[in-house]
Amino acid sequence: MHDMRALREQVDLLRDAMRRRGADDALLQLIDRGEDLDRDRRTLIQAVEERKAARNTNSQEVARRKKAKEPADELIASGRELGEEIARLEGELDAVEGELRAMLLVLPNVTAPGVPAGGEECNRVVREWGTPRDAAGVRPHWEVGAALGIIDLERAAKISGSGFVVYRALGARLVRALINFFIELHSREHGYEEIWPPILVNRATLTGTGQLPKFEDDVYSVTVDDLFLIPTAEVPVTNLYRDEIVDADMLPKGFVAYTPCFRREAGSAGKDTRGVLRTHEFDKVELVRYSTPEDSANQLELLTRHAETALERLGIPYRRKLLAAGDTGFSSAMTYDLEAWAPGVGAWLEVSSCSNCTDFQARRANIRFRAAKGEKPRLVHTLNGSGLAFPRTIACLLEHYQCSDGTVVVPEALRPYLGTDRLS
RNA sequence: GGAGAGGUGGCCGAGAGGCUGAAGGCGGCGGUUUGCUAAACCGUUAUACGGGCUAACACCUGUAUCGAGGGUUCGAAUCCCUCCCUCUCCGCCA
Repeated sequence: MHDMRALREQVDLLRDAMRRRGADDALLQLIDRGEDLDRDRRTLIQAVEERKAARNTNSQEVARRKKAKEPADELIASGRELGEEIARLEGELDAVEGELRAMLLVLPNVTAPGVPAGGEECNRVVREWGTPRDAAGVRPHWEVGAALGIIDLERAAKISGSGFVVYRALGARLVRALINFFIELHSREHGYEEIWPPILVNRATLTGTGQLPKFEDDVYSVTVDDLFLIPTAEVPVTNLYRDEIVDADMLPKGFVAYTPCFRREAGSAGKDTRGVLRTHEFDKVELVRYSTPEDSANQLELLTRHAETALERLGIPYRRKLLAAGDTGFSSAMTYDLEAWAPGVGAWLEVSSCSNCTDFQARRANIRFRAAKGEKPRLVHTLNGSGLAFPRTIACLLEHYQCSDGTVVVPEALRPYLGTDRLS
């Protein structure tokens, strides 16, 4: 969410930012409407407050006269009139503020300088690591997974439907190993505090990180209780300090959490349907950072390096992509995607998405810090990134480390957690 | 799920229609005293949104905020209703 003041002080900047994202006319018109609403809002506030001030002095005078046993009937009558007028004006103000807020809540974040304008085709590869394995003769992970008896998609479909996975035997143990490996890496080596959050969250929490109100169709909801299954641990973890003022000496602060993630994937039917590349439920270890505004650009580099380290330890070749404005997520000002090479699928798979959300989520969630005693609280900057998403990581492992006999070599780093050096 | 008790500033805690943004205490900050520390004493201590003045801050001013939302009233922390949360006991449950 943007500051209301942006509407009157930096409208052109806001419009330009929306254009860079490829926003449609409707969104730009919404901004025009916002300008009017902001003006109306301030006029109404003045009118309301003027009358409230009058009511307050009036009431005080009533109190004084009652004490002095003087008559106050005409003051009580004028107070009643003021009250009616206030109620009427407040009704108008509520309508204006409601519309303004609704408008601000659906406007995406402004992208950072250096983020290319345009859509997906303008994404830029900014870094590469490792040597992608030749695709020749490498079987896709769904075949290997089935052959090894570690991925069972048929039975998952029976239990839940398409887009679900059963991991079994060494596959199940692999998931457990990945949880431990990633969590240990980020907590012990990278200094993140380990968090085990709820995965069922309320409306305010999802609004804080930006999934609501705009993307309600994408999340699973438990309507009887108005709760939602999280699409990513970013949601509960970023909201840890919602409506709080954190200590400045706590910043920068990192949190790492493993959770399952749930996504309806409405609108992506038919995409990535094979294997485990796009499922309704998947596992992920997520990194979240709070930082000062001055430091957040550096913190994004740091966080991205932490995610990359996970891939490097696993020995999976990857590349880092700077996303163009049109491909950058709703809450993000700047995003790097990490794509790992899957020779069996013959594609680069997005295994991590690292974003600097600047003050966009912090304003929605009201997360602030006080730089020094006596200074005004300021909004923190929030960042998040996968470290890493499991299914695609597993796909890459099964394909990258595949041997001609159908077995899969376990990378060194995972062996202590898995207790074996080969999946067979 | 049932019965009860409660939610007040950074924290503890008073207040039970007007003089209460809110006593008192703790903590924090500034100062006096002091060789240093401690103690004592004095002062200060929120946030948001408007308006004025500013290059901007500061400052001045108004309004709001006592879990949330409604209602009663000239006037609500205080009375009424609904909801949320916490605690205790009972039931149920992994």
